[in-house]
Amino acid sequence: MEHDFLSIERKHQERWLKEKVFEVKESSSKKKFYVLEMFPYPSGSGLHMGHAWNYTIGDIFARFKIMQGFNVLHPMGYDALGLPAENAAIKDGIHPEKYTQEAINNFIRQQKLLGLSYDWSRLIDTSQPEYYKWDQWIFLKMFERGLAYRKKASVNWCPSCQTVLANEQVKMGRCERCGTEVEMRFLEQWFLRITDYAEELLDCLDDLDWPERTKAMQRNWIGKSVGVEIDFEVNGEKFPIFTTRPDTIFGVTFMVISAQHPDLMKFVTDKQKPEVEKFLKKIKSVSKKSIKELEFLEKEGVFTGSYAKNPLTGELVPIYAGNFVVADYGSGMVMAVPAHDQRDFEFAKKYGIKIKQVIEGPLTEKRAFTGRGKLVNSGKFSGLDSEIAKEKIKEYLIKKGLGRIKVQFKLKDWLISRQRYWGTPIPIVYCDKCGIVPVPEDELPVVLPKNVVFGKGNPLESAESWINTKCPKCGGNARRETDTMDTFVNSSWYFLRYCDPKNDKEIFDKKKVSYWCPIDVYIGGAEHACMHLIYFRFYTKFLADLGLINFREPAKKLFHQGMLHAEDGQKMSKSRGVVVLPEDVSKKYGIDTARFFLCSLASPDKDIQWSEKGINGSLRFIKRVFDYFSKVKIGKSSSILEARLNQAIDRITGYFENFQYRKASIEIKELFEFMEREKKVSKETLERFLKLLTPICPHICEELWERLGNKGFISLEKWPKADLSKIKMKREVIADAQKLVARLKKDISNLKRLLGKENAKVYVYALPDEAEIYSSIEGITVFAVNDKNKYDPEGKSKKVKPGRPAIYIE
RNA sequence: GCGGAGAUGCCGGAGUGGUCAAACGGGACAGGCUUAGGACCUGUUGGCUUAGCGCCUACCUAGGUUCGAAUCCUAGUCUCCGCACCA
Repeated sequence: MEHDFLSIERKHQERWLKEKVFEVKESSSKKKFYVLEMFPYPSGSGLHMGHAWNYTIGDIFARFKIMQGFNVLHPMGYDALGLPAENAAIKDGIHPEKYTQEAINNFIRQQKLLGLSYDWSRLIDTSQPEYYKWDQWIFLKMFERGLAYRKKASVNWCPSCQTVLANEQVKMGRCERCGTEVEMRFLEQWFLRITDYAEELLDCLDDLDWPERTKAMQRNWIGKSVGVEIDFEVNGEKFPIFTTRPDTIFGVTFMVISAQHPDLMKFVTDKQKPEVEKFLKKIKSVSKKSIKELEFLEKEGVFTGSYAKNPLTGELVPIYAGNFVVADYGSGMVMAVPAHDQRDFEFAKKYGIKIKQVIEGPLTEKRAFTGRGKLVNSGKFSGLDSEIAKEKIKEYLIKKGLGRIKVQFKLKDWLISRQRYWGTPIPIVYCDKCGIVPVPEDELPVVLPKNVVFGKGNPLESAESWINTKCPKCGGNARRETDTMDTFVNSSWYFLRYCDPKNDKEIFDKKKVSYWCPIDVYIGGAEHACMHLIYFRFYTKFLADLGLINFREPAKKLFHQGMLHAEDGQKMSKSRGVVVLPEDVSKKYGIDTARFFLCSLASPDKDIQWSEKGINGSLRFIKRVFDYFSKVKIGKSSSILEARLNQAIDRITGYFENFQYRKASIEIKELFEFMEREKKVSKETLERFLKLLTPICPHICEELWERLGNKGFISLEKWPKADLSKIKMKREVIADAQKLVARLKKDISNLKRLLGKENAKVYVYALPDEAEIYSSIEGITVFAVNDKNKYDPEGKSKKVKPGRPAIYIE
């Protein structure tokens, strides 16, 4: 074969590995740069071209940074614990460990064939006790500080995955992983107190160089509202109600408590009990499946029989149980102001409850008035603007001891218990005498037992000899916690472990982490916005509070890659048979060709489509480059080529810096075509061209670099620097001149007007190329001068500035 | 409802005040090579024009700023994405 890209690839991949080209150490002389792609879950089906593309995006960036002279940390690892391995165990009888190890080995093999610039000596496998030991260690640290706690709460249960889920893992009432509708269960579970960090998680977002939509999603998820908690009296007891609209308090005509509220029955009178129970039954039977997107359930409710006393008016208003109030937000009960809240309005209309307007504004038959306006029917607050009234009423309530300022978040504590096997064991034992006892640090790790029964509930419950243990406190009989941790725990701090992956004395060496971290560029899918990307910020802040690290945000810059779709536009999927395998691509076109092709399709943050036809265009180009190098005549590069080259260097550098790989590929192509047309090209020019191409096509560039007679690795060569003095872009000259023309036209008419001489003669002195342009303006006489200093040879113009022609009028 | 991103030629997709009738791909059309197909190469691909460094119409719509707008401002229309009855 004329172009044997495959053996070229193998040759240089082996050289890179053998010479440990991408293995790095802390260095005091070089500036560090940490590029990280989100580590994958090693699935049994291996990598397809879409995965390969994800890693390539990071690889190109890492290679660019290496060449720029940074000490680049670019590691890879596997998020190896998780449900699919366990499901495979149930389905095919393979132990999750075996499944996982095979999958990992396959991933490593595939990734090595892609020639990715990883430091393989730092590989991480989260299913190893050497790794998850430190998950357990962090858990104990949180437990010590009260940040890991056990609580009975209503939780999301996925009947298909047979486990509880975190709030973040439920989308539209369905399991994020399998799409099964989740059920509510009341269980005792382990939580991490992420809400302690809610305020900081929100505030720090502003300074992060992250995509705006991701930051917006997190803000939305954290959901901060500042309002007032007002005490309403029910049966002589105070009950706090959260509201952001204290200005509408005079318009409260009823209250609604969530139908899911744990204390609902406290409010239900004997007389109303049958009615309420009937209602609860009814809403339970309504399946969430019937909810169409963008459409809510009709607001429904039932009278509880109790009344609440409005602290300002003293009025008694009925309390309803309702299906539209969220049980675990605020206090689970709301003050209903039908005139000024659409939900309350609909409810009041349905049940014929009084609607009392307290803010002037257009209240219609269909819609409540939720805007700003003047208060009416509000006692001594009447007449105030609602925004002012908000403050005044708040102050009044606080002064009277009837309320307080309250900051409310939507974010909930992170439920980490999972009733599954293939996860990090929670290092806790239950002792009859001592209760909940943490496993002492020196007994870590709590290793997962191997012999368990799959397919019948939580497999760990079948490991009797593992469960039965001694209490570390009293030595008596105790039982181990059988829940494991959510796998998002493993990925919340892995980036730190890469800095010191083999440390068995401590979680990591502080010095090493402070050298490499935080991550400079983090690359991964946007779907993690409210899961991994919040959790790992939380962990970072916690570890900073422990004094282990000296930064509070894990990743300075975040980049979301787009998805590579199959040729038919669908997601690549093995079951549908539309998967493109990197091995095949490598054989058919060469991996560099594929990299170049994918770069040239669209910006890497956009979704793209594989195309067998399209890649041929790139193959043509790569072959042309290859052939060109064997027949090019070496000589002195022309100055115009020099200019073009420097311009390309300048642009391409900026493009890589900003992930604009597409533009880089186009610029490279154009530079190449320019070179092709030249009679002779210097070796230096050829080398500089190759360097520009190296991040995208590392294998063939290594090869051509070698063929030019060079030793060593082009991958480690210094990135070319643009000599800006050699660039004189035509565009700038023309644009500048055009600007001057415009100014001139104005100046002339201004001058004429000033002098009141419509027929005055105008003379202009300008540099020759400018003069040519000015001569198109009517009514002036242009003199070309060769020297900027001689712009005003006769001293007739009063304003002479460099770059500006001299004008005078007669 | 709240929040985010967008709208460019047949399609993908650049361009964010003056090299702009708009880069680069793909597709289509025409031609070359070839017995033919494929591959490869060349040209065309808004309209007018024999041709043009000529004119007209153009970057969602309507206005505006400017000597000059795809690019800036104002209003509107539409599309996509995320959250979801959060009081």
